[in-house]
Amino acid sequence: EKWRAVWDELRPFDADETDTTRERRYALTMFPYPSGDLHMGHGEVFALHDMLARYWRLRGYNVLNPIGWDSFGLPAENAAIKRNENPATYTYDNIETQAESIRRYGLSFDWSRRLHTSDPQYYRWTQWLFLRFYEKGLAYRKASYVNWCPQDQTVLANEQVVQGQCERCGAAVTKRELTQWYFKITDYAQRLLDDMDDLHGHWPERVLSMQRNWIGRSVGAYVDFQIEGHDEPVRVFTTRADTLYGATFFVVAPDAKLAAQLCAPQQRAAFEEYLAQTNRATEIERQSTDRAKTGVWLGVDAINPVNGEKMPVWAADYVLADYGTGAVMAVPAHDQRDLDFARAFDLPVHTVIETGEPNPESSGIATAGDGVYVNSPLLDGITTKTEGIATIVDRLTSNGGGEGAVTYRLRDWLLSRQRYWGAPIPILHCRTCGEVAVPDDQLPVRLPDLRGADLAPKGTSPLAAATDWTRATCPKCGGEAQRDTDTMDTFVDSSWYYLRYCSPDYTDGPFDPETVRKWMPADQYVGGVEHAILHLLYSRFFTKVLQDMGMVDFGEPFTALMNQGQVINEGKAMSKSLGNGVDLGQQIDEFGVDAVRLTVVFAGPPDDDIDWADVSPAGSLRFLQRAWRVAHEVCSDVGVDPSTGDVALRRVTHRTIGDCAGLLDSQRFNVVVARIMELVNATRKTIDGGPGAGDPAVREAAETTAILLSLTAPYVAEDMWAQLGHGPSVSQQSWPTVDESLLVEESVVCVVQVQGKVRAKLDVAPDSDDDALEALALADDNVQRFVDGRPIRKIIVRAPKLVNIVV
RNA sequence: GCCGGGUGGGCGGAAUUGGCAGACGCGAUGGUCUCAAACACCAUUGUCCGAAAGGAUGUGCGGGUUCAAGUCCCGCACCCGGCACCA
Repeated sequence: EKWRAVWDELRPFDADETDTTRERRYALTMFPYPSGDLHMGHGEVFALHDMLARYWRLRGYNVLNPIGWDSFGLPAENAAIKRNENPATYTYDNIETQAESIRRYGLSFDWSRRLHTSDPQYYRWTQWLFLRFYEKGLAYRKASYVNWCPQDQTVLANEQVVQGQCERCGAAVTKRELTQWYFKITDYAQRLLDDMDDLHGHWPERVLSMQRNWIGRSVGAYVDFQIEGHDEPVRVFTTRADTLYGATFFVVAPDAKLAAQLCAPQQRAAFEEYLAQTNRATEIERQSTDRAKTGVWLGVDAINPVNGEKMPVWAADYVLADYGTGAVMAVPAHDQRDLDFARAFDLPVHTVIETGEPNPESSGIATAGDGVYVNSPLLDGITTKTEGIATIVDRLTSNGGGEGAVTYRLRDWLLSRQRYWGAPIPILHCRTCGEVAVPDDQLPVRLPDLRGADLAPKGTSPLAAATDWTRATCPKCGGEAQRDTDTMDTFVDSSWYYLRYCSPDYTDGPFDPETVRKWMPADQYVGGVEHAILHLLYSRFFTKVLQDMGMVDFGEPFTALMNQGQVINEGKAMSKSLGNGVDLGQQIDEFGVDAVRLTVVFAGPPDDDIDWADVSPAGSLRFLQRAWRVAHEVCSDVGVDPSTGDVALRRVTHRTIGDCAGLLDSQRFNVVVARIMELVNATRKTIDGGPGAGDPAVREAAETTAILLSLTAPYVAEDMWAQLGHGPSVSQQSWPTVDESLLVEESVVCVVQVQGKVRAKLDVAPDSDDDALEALALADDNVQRFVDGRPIRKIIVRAPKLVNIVV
């Protein structure tokens, strides 16, 4: 405990804003959400992150390693309703608890930059950024279908829908049309995709793959269809324009505006009923892929542009309103979904590609591969999809019936929440002027003080109930206006916090461009893979928008990303219902901070899950005690010349230093710990087995151990450092210098193989030449035994490590 | 279905460019200490044969390249993760 006071006094971990000589590094870890105290997951991510930050500091970098809290959000609101208080009470109490735990955990954060997204001086700038997006047309309001919980009477964010159910009450979620705020992230879909090239090799492949899937780029074509009785053609998106001759019907999403427009009067009633049925359908039902096809005929026909055939127009919920154009041409022979639908409603199936597989109409299996086009006059003689598609698209483009197109699965970011505990959207609704932005000099739009039952969900935002608060004056006309009562998704807060860390007290903007230029982009971001899509994609989007506004001069916020694994127990995620939870605080009480930190780092590669049943904090503690004892046994004087010490141990020490540097650079922290253990074992042997505790090499090894251990076991490391006669703090030391001459071995083991099997091991000089090794190998008894007089065909020598004799 | 990652002792995991598979640790077994237990320390620990020396075998399965393959190539199986009625 005394070391905490020392660290607070010396502040060895604050970034130096004035220093211009040292290279800068920005070590960033995902800031915690303040629900309760820290858990094992925090224990892991912080231990890994801190190891890197401390390593960089030892290597002489000027390191920025900030901490803050993502302190807006739903749990605080729920707790406040239950306890009849304001969410701020719960939030800031938890932050204090977590801050205390983080200090106890010995993490090397720069506390002077601490921020909370729920502070008005922070969310003022979240609102300011929203307004800049709004000015650029990147924040807009539209009506659309959103997740709706019929039980709680509230809108749910996608992330609050768990397997089609409301995460709070478990009710089946349905869709409802509402007017909501969106960020136009779809404008950036292609750039978000393209710029991933720069992240390749620095971000986990898994995350890049998830983002790629989520963005969901699809290359195809738009094709225009004339519909009977309608002047305007209707456009569909398809990736298989080459199958156009096989299109036999036409399908629109029932919840797309288009469906209602196309519907003929005599089918109106049937359609209305089907639409109602679709909207009642829950997410679980709609998402199930093996569900029977449903739909209703709209009473009109579309005309196939290439062969003039009539295609009946249907509404069916297997077509999605918000992807492509909300309408498709159905080619049952070559698309499984269309075939399922055709078979359910007895619609014609026209095969236009002979692939050699069974006829789809009779087999029920659509064919999707290459083949010979039939009944497709424009595609005669073509045998590949690629060529077929190109030919049709060319044709459509030249006669104005369509064009090549790219669509994305990515949707615009629905950012408004009908919630209290978030940043209010700084917009006014004026009776005469309409939507009006709150002027910058009136920011922040502060939250009114609501508590308890005022916050309970009632279908609209709790802010709407605060009538004094909603009443405002229109800055344009001076008339009466209403405040927008929605708050922003907390992912908006966390999309720019890493920029604020560079200048947390800046008052002229969200961040000081000068400091951002110095520190950003972050060199290493560490956090959970659960944020692979939302947070990381949103942050990348924000950065690109700010780049376009000229506020930052880079397009990617995080140069490198590391995802730590999960901490699980007995093969399963920890949960209250399983009763298999492991409490971080209890583990620390039992084994100490250092042993717990060492355990999570040593357990395996950072991105692997840690099963707490498989690891041994007791073993870690044992090792730390062994290391500590070594320091206590050292009896040579401080500053003694190590070059007079035992050479064998010195070799181990210097090889360890060299290897650990490389291992830390490639973030192989578990191997670093293994190497430190080997060093301690070697030191122990030197003390017990000859040279003794007074040997200068033992002191050198012990001091090296203390410095290396400071990366992950700061308390023991400080103890050892003090015991070895040095003043605090070991964390202010620099990385030990490797004596290269000690890395040269005086003898190496040469493996001798006969037919690729090891038959002898020889101690040889490292500079032995091929001929000498060959002669030595052949002279070996065991080698001779296995050669057994047979003629030698070939001898491969890789001096000085290997000889292989082929007979 | 598409995309990404994986498969190695009883367990977690090490193995530059292809060159001694199993570093380091956990657990287990035996021993020292103790009246005893726990702790600590020492030794052994992939499997099979052997008293031992030593030998055989071994990195999911089947092939291939090579003097030499956990590593490279082809095919397959299984596991984990993501997306998914996305046209």
